[in-house]
Amino acid sequence: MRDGAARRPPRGTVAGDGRARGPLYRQAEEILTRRLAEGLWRPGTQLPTEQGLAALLGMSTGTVRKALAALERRRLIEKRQGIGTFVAAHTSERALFHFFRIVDLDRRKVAPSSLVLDCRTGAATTEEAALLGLGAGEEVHRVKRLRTIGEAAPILERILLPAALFPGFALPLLKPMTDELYVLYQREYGVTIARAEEGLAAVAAGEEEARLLGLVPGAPLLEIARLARDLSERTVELRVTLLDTRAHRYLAVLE
Amino acid sequence: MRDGAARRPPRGTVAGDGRARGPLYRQAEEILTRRLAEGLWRPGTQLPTEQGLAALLGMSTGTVRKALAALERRRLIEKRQGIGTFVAAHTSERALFHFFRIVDLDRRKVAPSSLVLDCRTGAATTEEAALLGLGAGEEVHRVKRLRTIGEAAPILERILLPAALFPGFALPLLKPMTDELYVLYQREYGVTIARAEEGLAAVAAGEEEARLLGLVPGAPLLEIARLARDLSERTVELRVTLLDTRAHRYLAVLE
DNA sequence: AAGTGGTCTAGACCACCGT
DNA sequence: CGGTGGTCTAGACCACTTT
Repeated sequence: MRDGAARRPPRGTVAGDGRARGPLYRQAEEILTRRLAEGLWRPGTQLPTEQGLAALLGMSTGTVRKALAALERRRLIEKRQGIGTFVAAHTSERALFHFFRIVDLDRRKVAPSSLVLDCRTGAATTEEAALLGLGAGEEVHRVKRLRTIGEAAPILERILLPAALFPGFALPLLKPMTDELYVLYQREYGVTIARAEEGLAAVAAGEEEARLLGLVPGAPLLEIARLARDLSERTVELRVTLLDTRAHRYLAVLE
Repeated sequence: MRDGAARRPPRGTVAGDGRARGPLYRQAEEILTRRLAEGLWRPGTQLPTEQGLAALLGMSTGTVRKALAALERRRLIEKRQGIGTFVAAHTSERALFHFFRIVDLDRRKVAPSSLVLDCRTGAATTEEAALLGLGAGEEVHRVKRLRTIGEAAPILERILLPAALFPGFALPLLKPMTDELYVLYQREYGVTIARAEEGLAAVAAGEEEARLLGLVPGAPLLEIARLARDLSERTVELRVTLLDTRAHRYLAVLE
């Protein structure tokens, strides 16, 4: 075949991006990620075709495809054969599938409902501010909710959000909460949760927790402390989940 | 360019494999996985070059590369630029990195040591046999060990193995246990752990557990119930880990 | 210098989807 | 039917490692 490489810049550069480094397909991935993070392409909208992106970025379709495959693995885009490539939008199903790991004793998926107990705004503690990358005393929203699975109410959650990123976040917004929170974050505030880290521990139930979850104080509970990050790797949510593991498990897959 | 497709079989077939289905690169992945599972290529040995595999399988190098990339993501092979492609061998580092998720309170990795308390062989219970895919009453090895991290001994493990797959597995073999168990499984028995599933719960410490872990009976412990599978997706190990979470956490990454 | 995997290209045809 | 992504090929050159 004809030599394509001879007409390329020597290495590590691409049109319009002086600070590019590494393989071309990774540069493409970074450029596209940045555009998604900046919201230039909104969730649910269609991207240019692979041919179009190749022309736009000045590279071959094969290279663009490699970048798109990486973005698809990170669940930032979705390809639909015969139709096109779309910016991934959080749906309740997706949020539950990727960010909800609680199952029943047979390790089958369960679908929770939500009951908001409280929602108020106040100053972050020093530790909270540090975790969220906020200045001292900046405001945060605090949500407390109970989650039910069938007849049981085995999950108690406390959620912390930087108020600056979620203006106007309040109880009325949560009342008709038919969707998952992450769907709400994206639709109402343009915040896309892309990754999360969870630290798990066993704790003894306190007075209030025992009352809400219907067990005796001191009973063992699974505590799940989550840091959730957006497309730009900013920590945008802290969440502590308490799970009564009499009838449920937290499922992790190692591969 | 020249038309390569016209000389290929119409669809879904490849030389020497009548039951092939789906894309060619996936057939290649399956064929290679099968050969690895059968032990035709031993861990640590070098595979044929990409050109060689392409000739062997009757497809282009691009297609072979796609299959190899998938195998590399599954950590079954390792590519080394300028040298070749090798069958992945479990090392202690790999085993700890992929199958050990316990960290300290700052979510930093820790390296555990091991103290075997007991190792004996006996009949499996009905439930154990079902999980391991064994017949009623088949024999299993049972190992109990304490794992230490620095001065602390926060981990108590009970491990169950089908005796048929691990003949001669006994205490003397474990005494000089400098390597991780999964390294031993692979080196001594040709069993490669490829995937695992863990169900987590909070439980109250029993008498013996409390004594071994140095806490009071009834204290909350994190219970991690693991099913480990080999390359052929057979369940080859059951493991229940009890973790004292006063100074450690189980870390999970969601992405 | 020789050989390996890593990157990138160009272009064919297939499978799927909407009109 | 026309357009999209999905698959597959052939081959060039680059970067790395060993001889």
